[in-house]
Amino acid sequence: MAQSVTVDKILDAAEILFAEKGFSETSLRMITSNAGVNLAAVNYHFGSKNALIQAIFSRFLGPLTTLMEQGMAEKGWSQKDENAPLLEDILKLYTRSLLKIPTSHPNGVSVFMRLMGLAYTQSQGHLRRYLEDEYSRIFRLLMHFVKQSTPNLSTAERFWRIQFTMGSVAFTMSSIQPLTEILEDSKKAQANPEQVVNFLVPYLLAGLTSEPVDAVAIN
Amino acid sequence: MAQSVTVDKILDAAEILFAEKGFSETSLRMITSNAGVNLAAVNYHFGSKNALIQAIFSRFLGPLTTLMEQGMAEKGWSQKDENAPLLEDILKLYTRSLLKIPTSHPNGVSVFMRLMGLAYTQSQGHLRRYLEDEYSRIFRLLMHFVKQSTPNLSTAERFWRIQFTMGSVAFTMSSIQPLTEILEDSKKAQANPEQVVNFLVPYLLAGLTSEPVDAVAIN
DNA sequence: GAGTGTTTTAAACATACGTTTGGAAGCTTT
DNA sequence: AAAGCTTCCAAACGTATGTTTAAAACACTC
Repeated sequence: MAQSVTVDKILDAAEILFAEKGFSETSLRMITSNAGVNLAAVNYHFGSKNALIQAIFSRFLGPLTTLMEQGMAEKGWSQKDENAPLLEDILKLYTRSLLKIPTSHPNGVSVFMRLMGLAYTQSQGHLRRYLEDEYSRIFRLLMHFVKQSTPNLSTAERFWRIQFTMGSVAFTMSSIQPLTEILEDSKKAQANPEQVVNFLVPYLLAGLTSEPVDAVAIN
Repeated sequence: MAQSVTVDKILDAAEILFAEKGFSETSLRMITSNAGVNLAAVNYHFGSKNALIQAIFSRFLGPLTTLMEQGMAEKGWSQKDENAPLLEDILKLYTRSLLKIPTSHPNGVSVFMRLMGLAYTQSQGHLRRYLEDEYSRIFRLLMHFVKQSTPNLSTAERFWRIQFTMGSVAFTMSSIQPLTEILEDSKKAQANPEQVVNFLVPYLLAGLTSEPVDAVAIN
C-alpha cells in the first residue's frame, strides 16, 4: 500500500477521466489504459472502483481540510467564541485553501474543483456516506461560523442561501461548461482559477448579505 | 406514435428515476418494471434509451420555452429594442415560467427541476447536442437581454456571474440535496418551490448587480 | 369475422462492465 | 542464489446492460 508508481498513475488518470465524464461513465478499462497499467491493478491496489473514487477524494480533501483548519487556528476562530468571523473571511478561507492545494497536485485546480461539483450532484450512495463520515466535522464547523455571522437570517432563508452558494461554487468548479458553451463569450473568459475566485467571492457575498426576504429571526 | 398510455407510463416512471439516480445509473429494466410495461416497450416506442432521455426533456422544455416566449411577447421585449428589460424581470420571467408548468405535469416541479440540473452536470454528449440544437435560440435570446441589462460589467465578469447564477439555479433544482443533508436545518426548511424561488431571485439579483470587480467595460 | 396494422410479450443476443484467478516477473532479505 | 514477499499480467468469470427478434395479442376496418 506504500506510495507506488502504479497507484499514482491510476489516481492521476482516474481523476481526469472522472472529472470529464463522471463516475459511472468512466470504466476501469479506460482508466487503466490511460494510465498505462494493467486492468487488474485497480482492484489489486484499491480493492474496488468505489474505493478508488474515495481515494481520489481523500487525496485532495485531506490537504484541503488541513489547510482550512490551519487557517481557522491562525485566525483564532473557535467554536466556543462568541465573536463571529466575517462572512467574507469565511469565504476567503475556503477559496484560498482551495487555491493552495494544486502546487502539490498533478492535475491542476480545476480538475478537482470539477470533482467537488460531481460529489454534490452525482448521487453515488457510497461517496455520500464516505464524505459524511470523513469530512462532516469540518463542514459543520464552517456552517457554525456561517450561522454565527448571519444572525439576521431566518433558519429557512439561511439554509437556502447556503444552498444557492454551494450551487454556485460546485457549478463553477465544473469548468467543463456542459451547456454553457452556448455563451459566445466562453472562450474570451479565460479560466484562470484565481481570477474566477476574484469574481466569485464578491458575487457570493452580495447574495448572502443582501436584505432578507423573510421576517428577521430572533434565532 | 400517437400519445399511447404506455408511452406516458414510461415517461412518468423514467422521469422520476432519472431525477433520483441519474441517467447512467438508471436501467431500462428499472424504468419498465416501475412503469409496469414490457422491457422492449422503450425501444419500440422511443427507439433507444438516449431518445427516451431526449423525449423527457422536450416534454417539459417545450412548454417552458413556450411560456417564456409568451412572456417576452407580452412584455414587448424584442431583440431589436434598444431599451433593456430589468434584470429582475428576466429572472422572474424564468422562474415564473418554471413554476407554471407543473399544473399539466404528472410529477411536480421539483422532479424536472432536478432534471434541469442534471442536464447541466451530467455531460451526456447526445443530450448536450440535442439541447443545443433545440433550445439554444431562446437561451441566446435570454442572454442577449442579460447582456443589455448589465452594461457596466466586463465581458469576463458578466460571463462568470452568469455562470455562478446558473450554478445556483441548477443546484437548487437538485432538491435531493446529496451532501447537504449534513445541514441540520435541511428538514426545517420545507422545499415548497414557490418559497424557494422567493428566496432565490433576490439572492441572485444581489450577486448579479453588485459592484463590479473588473474595471468597467466599454462593452 | 376475416384481414390488416399496431402493440405487447418472452426470450435471446451481443457487448461492456467490475472483479477474480493463477501464474509470471520483480524485489528484497537472508 | 534461494526464499519469500510484493507487484504485475493475460485471461477468464459472472452479471447487467441496451437492443433485437419473432410470435402472440389486440384493435380496428371493410
